[in-house]
Amino acid sequence: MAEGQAPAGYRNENLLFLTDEQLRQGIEAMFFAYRGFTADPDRILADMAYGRAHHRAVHFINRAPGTTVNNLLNILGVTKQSLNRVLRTLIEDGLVESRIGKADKRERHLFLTEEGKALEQKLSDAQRARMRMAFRDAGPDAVAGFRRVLEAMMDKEMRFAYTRLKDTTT
Amino acid sequence: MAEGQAPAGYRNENLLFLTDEQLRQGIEAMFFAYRGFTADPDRILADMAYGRAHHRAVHFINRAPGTTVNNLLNILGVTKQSLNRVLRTLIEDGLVESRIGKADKRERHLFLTEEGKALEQKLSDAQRARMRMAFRDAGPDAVAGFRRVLEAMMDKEMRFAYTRLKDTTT
DNA sequence: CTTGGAATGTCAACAAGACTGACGTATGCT
DNA sequence: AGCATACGTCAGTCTTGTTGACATTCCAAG
Repeated sequence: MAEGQAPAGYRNENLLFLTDEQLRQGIEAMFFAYRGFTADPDRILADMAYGRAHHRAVHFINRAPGTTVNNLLNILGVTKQSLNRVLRTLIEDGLVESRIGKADKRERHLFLTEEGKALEQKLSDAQRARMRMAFRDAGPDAVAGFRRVLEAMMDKEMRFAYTRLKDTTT
Repeated sequence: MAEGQAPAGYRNENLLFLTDEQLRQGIEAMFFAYRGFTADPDRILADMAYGRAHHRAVHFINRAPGTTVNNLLNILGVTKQSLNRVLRTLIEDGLVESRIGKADKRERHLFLTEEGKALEQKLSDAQRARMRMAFRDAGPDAVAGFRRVLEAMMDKEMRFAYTRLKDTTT
């Protein structure tokens, strides 16, 4: 399908010709890499009664302590029912604390307990280790490119959420 | 946690210092980008009775026509039972054809029918469109870096499968 | 040649985690 | 007072992953 019409990776002034083949390789790279990306935390979680959904919740609560349920919902892109199931078990197990908002009492602000922080550390240590290796292997210029492509691949709202998170740190 | 110990992105000779913060940004970029990556095909599939698993199967059957079930299993990284359910519906619906192996009659060789090819086209057109935009936005150097980091992030066996696929194409 | 083990694939049952829809409660705002 | 918002929950469904059990086929050792 659509074979050899454009020269592979040909670059003419500012225009970049991308063959279906190059794009497909990008797609497959994304697929295989994502598997590696989630593999280590998944292994840890499998031993406990938790799954990837718990990891995501814990990650973003750690990232933005005091965030509201609604906030988390938007970041994670799931329904409140789905998030609630996960959140409930985390609260029951004492990993997450839910505090009623001071200004707006309808809101619940979410925090990790010490135990929750410990799990987050364990999970993100594993994930960061892989990311660190990949970054080192590929080198700083590749890392910059990696990030640029990923940002361009996000939906607009997600790019917004991403940059907002990125900037609220430090 | 581990704040501001190393200067951000500091680079000293060949050694690259990576802060937890930089790594976490990479992790989040990966998370948000993957959502975008799957969003378009998912939207198409939602209208039909199919899901992401069907997309993956169709993609790799198209990529390597005549592949066996076992082969596909290894690439997709799921159990044979899980793949079988998906495959069965695809075969029933006439999108995939399963031919008993000539040399080894235990094996089933998988092919897309015309209808199957049509669906694959539709799905990958959508996914390629996003990838093309991202690649164009980011530029060729960024694309090279993107691929290098992703490859470094894969599990070893997946990197092997990836490069083998990559090379079997013209 | 037969027999037993390994490989391949199918069927059945179950669990996690997503979804929709409906509803209840507390709170905030006009 | 009345409507909107934020959150929680119950019930039911769907996709997609899992194990376990089983049938078929191949191959190699006796």
